[in-house]
Amino acid sequence: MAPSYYSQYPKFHVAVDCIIFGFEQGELKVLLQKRPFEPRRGEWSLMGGFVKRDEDIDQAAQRVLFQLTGLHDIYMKQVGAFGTVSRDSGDRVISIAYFALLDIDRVNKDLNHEHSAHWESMNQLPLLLFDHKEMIDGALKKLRAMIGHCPISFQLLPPLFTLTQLQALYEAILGEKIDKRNFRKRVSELPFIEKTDNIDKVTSKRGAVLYRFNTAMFNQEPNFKL
Amino acid sequence: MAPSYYSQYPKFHVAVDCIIFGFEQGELKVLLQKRPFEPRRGEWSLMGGFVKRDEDIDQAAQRVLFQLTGLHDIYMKQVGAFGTVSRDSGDRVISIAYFALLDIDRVNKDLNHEHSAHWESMNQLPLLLFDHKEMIDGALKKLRAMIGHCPISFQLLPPLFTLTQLQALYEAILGEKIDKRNFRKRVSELPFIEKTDNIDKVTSKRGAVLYRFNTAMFNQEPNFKL
DNA sequence: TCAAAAGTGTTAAGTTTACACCCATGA
DNA sequence: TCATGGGTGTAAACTTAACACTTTTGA
Repeated sequence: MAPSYYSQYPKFHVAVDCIIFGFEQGELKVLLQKRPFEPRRGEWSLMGGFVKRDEDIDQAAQRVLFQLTGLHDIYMKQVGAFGTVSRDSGDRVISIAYFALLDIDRVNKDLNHEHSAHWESMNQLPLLLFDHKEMIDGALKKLRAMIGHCPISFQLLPPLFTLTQLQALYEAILGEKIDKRNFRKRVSELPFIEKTDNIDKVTSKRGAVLYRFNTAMFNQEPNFKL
Repeated sequence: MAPSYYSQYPKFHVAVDCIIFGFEQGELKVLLQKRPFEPRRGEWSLMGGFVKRDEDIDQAAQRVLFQLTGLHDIYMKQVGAFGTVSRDSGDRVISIAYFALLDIDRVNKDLNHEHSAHWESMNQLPLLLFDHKEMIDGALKKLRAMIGHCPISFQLLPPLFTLTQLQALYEAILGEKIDKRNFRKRVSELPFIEKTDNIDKVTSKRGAVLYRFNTAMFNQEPNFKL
């Protein structure tokens, strides 16, 4: 045991819980798992993990995300700390929630399977363990507040996407319909959303132009409003 | 020692740090203290404290605020958890930052003195311990994002205030000048900012009408934009 | 009498919203 | 040939921003 100036004060388990958002079939989804350990094994929960002794809390969130998806270096945003005394029935645990946005096609499905993780629609979430529903609500609120000014929502889409997809994504996140022409007008003024020569023929007969997010362009003018 | 499902996992000291904002002489201020214990005793820091075993983290923040100001039931908002491995040189501590807004006249000055606490202008902060500057930056960012939609800023003013004071407060928080006529026009449309019969003769020769925040009115129509 | 803060409306510019039809194609 | 999603422009309503002078009174 190393000496400490603070040894008279109590210590607590500290965990991170990850709200992993995806977008599929016009719906915003979250990756949930059947809790693999006691207490309350088998209940729906967020993927979480205890912080390690020599690990930043942000690193812990990245590690947990990696364990479940196989993805590294994903942008994660802290939602906040949840620390009521009895929030976890196993013991006192202070948990810090983070959210991430992923293209569902990029996640490693074997890892998902290993962890009994499933994508569930935000519109019909199952009952969740502890305060995990609150964490998701907090994450969604933060996400909604951010998408108008940060380009994070593109993380949810494949590298090439149609404007209809992009609009459906914004509608799913904001939970409201957007006027198609107004949406396209605003998008067309953003230099970092680039038309490509590719045409998507999967979702429509006529074919839709595919667009791409241009990071370099975004870095030149990182202020926008959508 | 109670049994625990999680006893194999490490535990950490968990603290709260409070960013206490006040408003005086047209400036936004923060209550800072000279750290009263080792390590780094005497350096400028936020007022903080370790979370207790049977205490919610929100309660811990309220307790620390009370110790320093003598005030109960103050609205506090969580800024977030700070948890890099070496943020505190005394030992590993995960700290959760909260901010509060207070009318400087209401705080107990003896308690401030006991804790070597002083109001420092946000425009010329001293060098702060650890990551406390980051915490303040995070709090200010959150505060700025909130004041357009939440009536929290009134906590910084005395019960009766002039429109010039209110405008100066908004300017201090947002860090930019606001047009006087536009500001007053918007305020006059808010039903919960009420004119009183009182006149303030302290800050101007002519005298300025004193206004008051009407909580009941606000609860009826809690949506606004300023 | 003058310095200092209080109070007061209008107009132009910009932004946001509402709205409906034709196009291309595969089934 | 028709059902499906793709694509396009304008006008009205609303919101925001810019702007300058008169009032009151204590020193």
